[in-house]
Amino acid sequence: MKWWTKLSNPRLTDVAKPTVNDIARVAGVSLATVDRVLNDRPGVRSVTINKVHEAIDKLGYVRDTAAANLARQKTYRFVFVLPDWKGQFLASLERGIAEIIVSAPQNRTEVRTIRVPNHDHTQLAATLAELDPAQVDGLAIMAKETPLVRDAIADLRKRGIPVVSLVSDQPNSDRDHFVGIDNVAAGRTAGTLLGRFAGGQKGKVVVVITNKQSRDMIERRHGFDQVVGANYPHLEPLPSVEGQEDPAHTERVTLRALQQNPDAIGIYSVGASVQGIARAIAAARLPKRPILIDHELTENSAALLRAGVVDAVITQNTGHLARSALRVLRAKCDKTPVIKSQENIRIDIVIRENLPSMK
Amino acid sequence: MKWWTKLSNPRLTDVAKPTVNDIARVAGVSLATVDRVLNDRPGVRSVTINKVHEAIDKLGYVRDTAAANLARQKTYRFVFVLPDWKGQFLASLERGIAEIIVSAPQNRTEVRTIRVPNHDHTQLAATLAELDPAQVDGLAIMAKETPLVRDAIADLRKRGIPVVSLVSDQPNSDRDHFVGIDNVAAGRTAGTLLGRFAGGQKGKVVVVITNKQSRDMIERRHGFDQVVGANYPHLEPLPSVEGQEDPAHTERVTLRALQQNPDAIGIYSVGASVQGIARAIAAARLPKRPILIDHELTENSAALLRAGVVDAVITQNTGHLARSALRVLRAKCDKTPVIKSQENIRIDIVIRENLPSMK
DNA sequence: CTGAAAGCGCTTACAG
DNA sequence: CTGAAAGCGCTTACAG
Repeated sequence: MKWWTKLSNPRLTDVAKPTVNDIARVAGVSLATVDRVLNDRPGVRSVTINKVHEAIDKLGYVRDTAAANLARQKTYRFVFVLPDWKGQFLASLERGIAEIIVSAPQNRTEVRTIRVPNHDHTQLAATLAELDPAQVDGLAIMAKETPLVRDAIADLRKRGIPVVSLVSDQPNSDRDHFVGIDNVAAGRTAGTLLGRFAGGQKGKVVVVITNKQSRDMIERRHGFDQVVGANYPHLEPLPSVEGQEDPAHTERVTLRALQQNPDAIGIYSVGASVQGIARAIAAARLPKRPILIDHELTENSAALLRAGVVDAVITQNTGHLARSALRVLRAKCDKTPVIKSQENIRIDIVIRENLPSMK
Repeated sequence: MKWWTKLSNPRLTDVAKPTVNDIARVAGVSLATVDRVLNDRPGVRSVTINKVHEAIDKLGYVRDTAAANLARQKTYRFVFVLPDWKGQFLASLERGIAEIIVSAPQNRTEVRTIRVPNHDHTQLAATLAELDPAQVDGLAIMAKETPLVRDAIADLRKRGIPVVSLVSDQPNSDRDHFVGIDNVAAGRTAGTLLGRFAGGQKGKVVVVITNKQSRDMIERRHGFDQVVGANYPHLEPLPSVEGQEDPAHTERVTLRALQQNPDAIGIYSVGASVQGIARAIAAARLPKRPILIDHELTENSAALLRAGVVDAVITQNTGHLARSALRVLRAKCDKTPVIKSQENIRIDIVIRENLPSMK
């Protein structure tokens, strides 16, 4: 059956590919009834349902979603809720979302982004409560895990709106899916790179964290400690210092930590401002450049990677995050299965040599 | 304009979104003429063309590709031509292709894979010559770069079939696009990891290559030498030994190299059978485990990563390769632009800690 | 509970 | 060179 050559029977494979019309004919019912069965709509006798299902099985029907959406004049409307920090990671994520917005009209999809103060659980919950099932077909949310948010998500699901958590999981809510990386593994990856790059040196490691409550931060730190404790016992990770979401504050706390530990051989930035850390390193005038491992590839971290200040960045592709969220949300709407392997977000390791050439 | 709340004007944003009918009305022509202009079909006076274009601009029309394909009853038919080696990388690539085949019917796409003996340029060229533009809408090809293949590609393009090169580029042909990584950068990445993991040790590095002619091999070795020469002068990469595409032969040549250089501190596997290399390491009974950097993540290399025999794998995601080839081919058919950032295949670094959990 | 007919946004013969 | 009409595979009021 080589349809690609001139000699073979032209368009041989085109035969069949059954449509709703074929089902209607075989089942001996009308198009409308086929549609009702196909879409689980009420008001069909079970005998009739069975007849239709038999025809479907017999013909091996697969529905043409594009045609269905066209007829339905369906546009998917998704809302992305993000925290309102100003950091470059979020900017990058927004760019990823902007890209899907650009290609969205092609797919009959509208996407809106809402930024909500991350510390204000009440406002966040209120925003979610405002979402109208008649207007919104799905929600992607990046937020700290709090009881209020958990309940708001449950409520949305009850109203029939699919929800995916983004970047930071809401494992105790009944969100449909988590789009993001395994942060424990990400921390282990950071620990291993730091351990290997240290090449047998003994010493302390300064750990800078955004805040100690955020789930992804906790998981990363945990993974880091696991692997360092097990494989690099000559390294001594210090208690985390908190940089908040503020470069200047991050610089201050990091500088203080470096001054208290001038023999530190490395710094693990669990999610803090890498700019602040770089400035602290410069200000500390250490005898030897410390190894620096950071999370999330941004313009800043890329520049510092190029400059040789940062040694490696553990990251996740924001474009993938956005597209994956979109695909999963669409799948949930269509009630089609998600392809697991495609939605598995990878933990990327970036060093100077494999920096992506373009943004 | 918050359409997501109950309070706002329902479906406010739905207004407009102009269609061909609107264009026809505004331009004062028929649907058929609009269609002709939209698709650059011949037989329209330039005055008319202008009228239509003005209407398009005025209305801000964007075409609905899904509806167009439905009407056109268009199914894309793409052929993937791959070498007939038995290796796991190709198996993985085929799995990536299989995945797009599964989801293909949804997108009115048919994909066929042809395996051609890689050494047989003549048969390869003959296979390409057999491709009928009436039957095939696009070609993705992974093959060594030879004049015969180059000409065959040019010929296909002349017959109007878009061509993308896959994994190994055909830079001197006029293929539409290359789907794959920058292999010089991949080699630099391997060199840097080996250099850093060596942690200041002096010593020789055994380099095992599939064959010395293949373009990707040459580029990787080149990048490796660049970075080691510049940044790790205490390392001494040895001349490449050729493993062919054969594990047993790879084992023999690697073992010989290790016996001749028992003080080698590392091995760079540029694209050879990592199984063969692992067996050679075991057989050589070295005083100290050498650092081993390999390319392409497969079941074998993943197992060796877990076992601590391989230290890092430089790889490219075969799922991305397949999907990217598909998207680019479809874009070429539709004459729509490719989104560069989305089609940029990343150089992935995999260590034990960030191994993907599932295949 | 079921069906006939119109329509989604586009394309395609067929006339003229 | 241009247009009227039918059709792609599905869904949606509207009748009955």
